[in-house]
Amino acid sequence: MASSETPPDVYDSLRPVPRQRLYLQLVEKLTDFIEREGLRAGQRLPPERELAASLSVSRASVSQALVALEVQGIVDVRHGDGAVLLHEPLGVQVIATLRSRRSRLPEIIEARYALEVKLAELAALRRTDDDLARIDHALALMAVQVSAGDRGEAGDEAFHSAVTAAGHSGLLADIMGEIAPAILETRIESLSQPGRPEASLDGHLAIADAIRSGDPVEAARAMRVHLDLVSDVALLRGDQDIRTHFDHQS
Amino acid sequence: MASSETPPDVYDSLRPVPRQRLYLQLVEKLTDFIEREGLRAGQRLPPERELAASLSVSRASVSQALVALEVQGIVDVRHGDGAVLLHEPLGVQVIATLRSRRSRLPEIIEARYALEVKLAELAALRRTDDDLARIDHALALMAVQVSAGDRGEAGDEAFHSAVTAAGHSGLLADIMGEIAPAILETRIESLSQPGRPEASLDGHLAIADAIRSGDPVEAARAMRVHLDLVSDVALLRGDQDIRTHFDHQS
DNA sequence: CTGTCCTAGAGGCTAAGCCACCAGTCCTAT
DNA sequence: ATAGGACTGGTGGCTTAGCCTCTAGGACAG
Repeated sequence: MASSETPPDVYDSLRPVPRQRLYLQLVEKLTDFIEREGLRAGQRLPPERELAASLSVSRASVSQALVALEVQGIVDVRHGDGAVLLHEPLGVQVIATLRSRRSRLPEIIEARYALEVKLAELAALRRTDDDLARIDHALALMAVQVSAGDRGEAGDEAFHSAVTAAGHSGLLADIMGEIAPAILETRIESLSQPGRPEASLDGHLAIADAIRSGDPVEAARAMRVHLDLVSDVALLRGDQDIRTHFDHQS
Repeated sequence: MASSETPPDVYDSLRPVPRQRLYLQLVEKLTDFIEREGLRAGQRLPPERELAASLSVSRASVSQALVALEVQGIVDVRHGDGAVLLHEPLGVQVIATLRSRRSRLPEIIEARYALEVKLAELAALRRTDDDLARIDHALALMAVQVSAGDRGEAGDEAFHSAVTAAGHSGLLADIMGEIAPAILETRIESLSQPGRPEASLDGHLAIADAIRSGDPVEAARAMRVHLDLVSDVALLRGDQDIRTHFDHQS
């Protein structure tokens, strides 16, 4: 296929990103335009046809961009009338939001911080011997997998699930269950990095120790440290969102 | 069909739906489909062409719907690969679960700790001027209500909602939205206690200050303190569960 | 002044087509 | 055998062309 040979453009390797979707570029241009023109809420954007012509893209693409802005609540597109600005988009904010939403991984990490740190606390306070047994079992499982060269995501999942159960909070557990499938994706990605399964296992041990000794503060701290590991991965392949973890427990 | 002929209804100014945009209908059908088929994160939606055919719409419309889903972080559309589900749209099933748990006040408090503390952190890091304006507006609203002898739950709700928005985490916001009805109950109960609205307002001011000055650690601490207020109430009338807050930030 | 009608121009949506990309396969050269 | 490159089928990305529907506002009648 003609693709593999270097295209007309000589050094187009300057394109690190697989090229952003057109509608996202257009969203950016539109928000720029709004700012540049100083448009306020209630004012109208130029007609689609006009935008398409001046940006040299098809109407369909402009329309997609408007859908994106509409979903974000920035404009209201009115049939037969035009696209009315609802809120000023606050500059780079919008496009940053859109970009970070394209991959929700950063948000998933944030949710894990919120939920699992709390669950670790609760687990330290409430774990029964039975809970501890489940946690230990998960640790053993992952240890076996890791020493066998496996990524050990099954053990990883079992561990987090055991901690969640040990927290004895039905509501939090339900919420965790809801985002669990999404977490799985980050899990696999994280554990695919060299040396990561071992590091993750260490983190688990620290968390388990804290839970065993009934120390909620330490359990929360250990969980944060553990999640920092995961978030690094996610941010690696995801887009550069604002760092979600900072100097915890200063 | 005879669709557009507006029926006998005289006061059609009530017309909330000037007929929904096609892509919105498709978004609905797609989320239904996801739920019905029990699709989990990582799985793929049918190809655009197939969807277009089976829904009897053009590919362009399907594409718009996918843009909407992508902007919302539900799906990741990968060129040459397909549309991959990132996380299930929080479904009705969860809502049902939550509803049945409505009276589990201690659990609701725990969930609020988990979510809102993190959201306060994020808000301190990410708040825009617009976010701050919303927060201040909520503060003002509650101040007025309280000084008028009202419990001020509307202002309270507005405040927490503004903080949630300022966190700029769609997923966490979604989860908050899910448990919001349950929270309302605790809110009213808490604010019904003498002197409580004033104390709550003070808490809000502290949180707002931290968010304004961009101090995530302080924002989290202030939020914890504030929630401690609420949890006292809940524990009063609920079962005396283990204290969920302890020596934070040791 | 008031109400009706008309129409320009805006978005909504479709159809058909070509291009770019990904992953698996098969085939070749080492 | 096996590593590496080309092929291929399927998927999304985007365009062009065109017709339909809706809204707002002006012209015109009453």
